[in-house]
Order: sequence, then C-alpha cells, then structure tokens
Amino acid sequence: MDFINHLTSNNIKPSLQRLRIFEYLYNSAEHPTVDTIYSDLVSAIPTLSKTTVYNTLKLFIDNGITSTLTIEENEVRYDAIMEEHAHFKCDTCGHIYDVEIDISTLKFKKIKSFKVETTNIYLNGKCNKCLTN
Amino acid sequence: MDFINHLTSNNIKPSLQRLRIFEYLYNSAEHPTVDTIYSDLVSAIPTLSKTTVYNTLKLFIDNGITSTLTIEENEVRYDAIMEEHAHFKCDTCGHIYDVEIDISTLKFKKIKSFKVETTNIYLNGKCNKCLTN
DNA sequence: TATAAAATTGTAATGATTACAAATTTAGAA
DNA sequence: TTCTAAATTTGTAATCATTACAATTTTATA
Repeated sequence: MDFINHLTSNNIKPSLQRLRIFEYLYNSAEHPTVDTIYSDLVSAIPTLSKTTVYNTLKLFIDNGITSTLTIEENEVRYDAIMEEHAHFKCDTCGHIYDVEIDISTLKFKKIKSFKVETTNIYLNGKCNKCLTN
Repeated sequence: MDFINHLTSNNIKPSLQRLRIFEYLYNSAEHPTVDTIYSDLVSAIPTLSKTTVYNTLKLFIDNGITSTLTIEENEVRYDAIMEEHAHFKCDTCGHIYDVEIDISTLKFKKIKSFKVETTNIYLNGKCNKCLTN
C-alpha cells in the first residue's frame, strides 16, 4: 500500500501526522482507540496533540478512508480497512478480530422501504484462545 | 405483555421506577437514550433521578431483558425487544427502525475459532420517507 | 414498631470528545 | 529568496454522558 498516494488520491494532503496516523491504523489489527493511537505515536512525533488525532480521524472518515466501530459502549474504535467484514470482540480478553463475511447472503424481510448505505455486523463472544485456557 | 410478571420472572423486584422504565422502553419504537427516558418519565415520577435510570437499565441488561444499541458513536440507546432483529438508522431524519432479519443465513468464513454469543447488525442509510421528500 | 436490607436519590468525579483561538507550517506569488 | 495567505497543528478550556459514592428513603420482615 502506497500511503502517500492513498491519501492524495482521496484529497488529503499527506502531512507527517496524517501519514503516520493512517499507517498506524492500517497496520494495526487491534482497531485502536484515539488514546492508543496518540500514546503509540507521540514518541515518534513528540509535538503530536490528541486534538490532531481527533481532527485527522474525522478527516479520514469524511473522506471515506476510515470507519468507526462502536462494538462496545463507551469506546469508539477506528478501522482503515474498508472492505466488507464483520468484527468479533472477545468478551474475555477484549481483543477485536476481523471476520470475513458475505453480507450479500443476509436475508432481510421488508427491507425495501430503506436505502441501505452501510452495514455493520458486530459479534460478541469468546475467542478460541480464551476458550481453551 | 404482563410487565410485573416479566420483571418478577427475571428476578427483578417490580418497583414503580423499574416498571415505568421498562414499560416505556418496551413500548417505545425509538430506542431512547437515557436522557430521553428520564425526561419523558420525570413528570410521572417527580422524584426520579437520572442515576436511577442508569442503575435500572444496567439491572435490566444484567438480567437479560434489555440490550444496548451503539449504532452511532456517542449515543447509547436501549432496547427491550430481545428477539433477533437488525437496526436501521436513517442518517437524514435520525430515526431508528427495527428490521426483521434471519441471522442464520449469515455466512461466515472461518468463524469456527470463535464462540459467538451475540450478533448485532446495524444498517445506515435513508428511509423511504426521507427519500421521497 | 423496630431493624436491616434494598432501592432511590443527589452531588461530585471521571473521562472522552469538542470548541476555539493561538502558533506553526506550507504553498504560491512577487 | 522573501512575503503573505491559507492550511495544519497544537493546547487549553468547555461540554456532556457516565460512574462513584454516600446519604436518604422505602420496603420487607421479625
């Protein structure tokens, strides 16, 4: 993934902060919170401000290269993988896993009165690691 | 629906506050927030406290007769209908509609490493009313 | 009626997010 | 290069939902 080109082609000027935040988000399997993003990047960008992280994520979302997860109340998480997938959260260890899914198989009854633009599927339960421990 | 019996059989003592909050939630199509619940009930129960609304909803959730929606960041909503269904939020008018759905048709790839306990499906888009206006 | 437990309440604390204005950086014109 | 305006970043203060917690009230029971 050419990050500079990805930002540029989505009308986002690739500043250092934006690049690092997007790279971090894209490479993170953990769907980090704002706080995690800030904490992990502030050593590389000592002047980084948490406000910038908020602003930047909002910019990403407005330009369609990032989406939010609200799988659990009280913690918004972010995701730079825009392909269709579901999210599984293990209620024991708290990890969030991506789950491949074929949304087209979803059978709605009476869905015709809505124009569905986005679909989010959230699963909760226990992951294999926690089940076998 | 016999509300007193519903609470009692779920190990919840049916105090006035609990009854009114559950009735309100069960009859509301709007999946209200804590604030809405409080505002709409405080005239009927003048001594009602917002803390009681929080405590009561937590009790309902712990006892499995209410669930939470987090379809949009920053607003937790509550639902007393525990049957399997998806939620559609119209991004224009903000209304949340229940959508009947057959979750069993969902085809996951590689889901075997998880024990899925709950599934939440959130749809966003535009409702028919907003589309035709 | 007396007492203990349960439920409700109000206030203060917490913590994430936003508003906003100041400071810094960047891009383009002269 | 230098200057200027626009864009970006930053820090502080404000907001708002939620939680902690202790006090009060209500309920159940001896």
